[in-house]
Amino acid sequence: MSAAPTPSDLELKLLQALWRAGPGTARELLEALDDGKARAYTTVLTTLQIMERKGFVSRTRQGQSDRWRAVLREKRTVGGYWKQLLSRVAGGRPSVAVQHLLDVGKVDETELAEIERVIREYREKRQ
Amino acid sequence: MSAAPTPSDLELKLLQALWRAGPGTARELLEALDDGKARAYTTVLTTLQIMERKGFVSRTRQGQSDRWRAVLREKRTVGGYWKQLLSRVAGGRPSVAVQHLLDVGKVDETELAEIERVIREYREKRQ
DNA sequence: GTATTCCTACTAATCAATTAGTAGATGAGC
DNA sequence: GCTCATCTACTAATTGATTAGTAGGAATAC
Repeated sequence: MSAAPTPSDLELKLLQALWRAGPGTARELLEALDDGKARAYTTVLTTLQIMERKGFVSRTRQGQSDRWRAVLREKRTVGGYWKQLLSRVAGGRPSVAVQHLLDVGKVDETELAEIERVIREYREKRQ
Repeated sequence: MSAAPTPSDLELKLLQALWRAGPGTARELLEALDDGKARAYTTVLTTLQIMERKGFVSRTRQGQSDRWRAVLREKRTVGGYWKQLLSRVAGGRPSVAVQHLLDVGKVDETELAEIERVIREYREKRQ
């Protein structure tokens, strides 16, 4: 099994918009980008075309414009980033990663309890 | 406070070598790169010079060659990557990040227990 | 039906990262 | 001193990501 692709910044944003709202046109995607950065319509379109070459998205003609849809699955793609960072800076050890995650910012009790719940659930499901 | 820089791939590898073994020459760093990729001596040297411009490393003359030393601190730098990924794909929520971390590979009981320990310790220290 | 609008394809500029070659200085061996 | 090895500075090619302009076709407005 080959490693999950780790799309670039803008590519990820476009994929996230597609995962969230489903297939959409280039114009809809441009409007869905809410990072406060102004971009030309053609910037999005060109990026989508490049992503198509990479097999990240596909399109079907719908009326006068193309409707784009994610080919990459969210879980696997997102997992690829975590896997990459795990191996790069945590020696592949999730516990080291968690330590880092706690180090980078305040984590409230609700989040802590939720993490513990996630752990317990994983442990049970694994049996 | 400005965001922690997130050095590129090769830059991170060089920094990690410096963090691990302390200051070193370009040649030592080239030899320390153990990712199985062949690189020319000048590739490492040029990269170090670029990193110097960015303020990531500094150097002092030692005999006939320069001895390079990390300026970036490990904890802060590594934290920058986790922070970035947290906000990109976990909505800034550590518990979501942990769920992802568990999803990407088998995690044994030792690691699970260690994660729980890390959580408890964080909770106590925070009081 | 003509002007306007919107879409795609194509082209290309810019920037960062990575790569490495070449020239010239410096030091070591003998 | 001369030669060889090593080091730095400088230059530059390549690649990927991002950006957007322009041309031309298709649909819409009226």
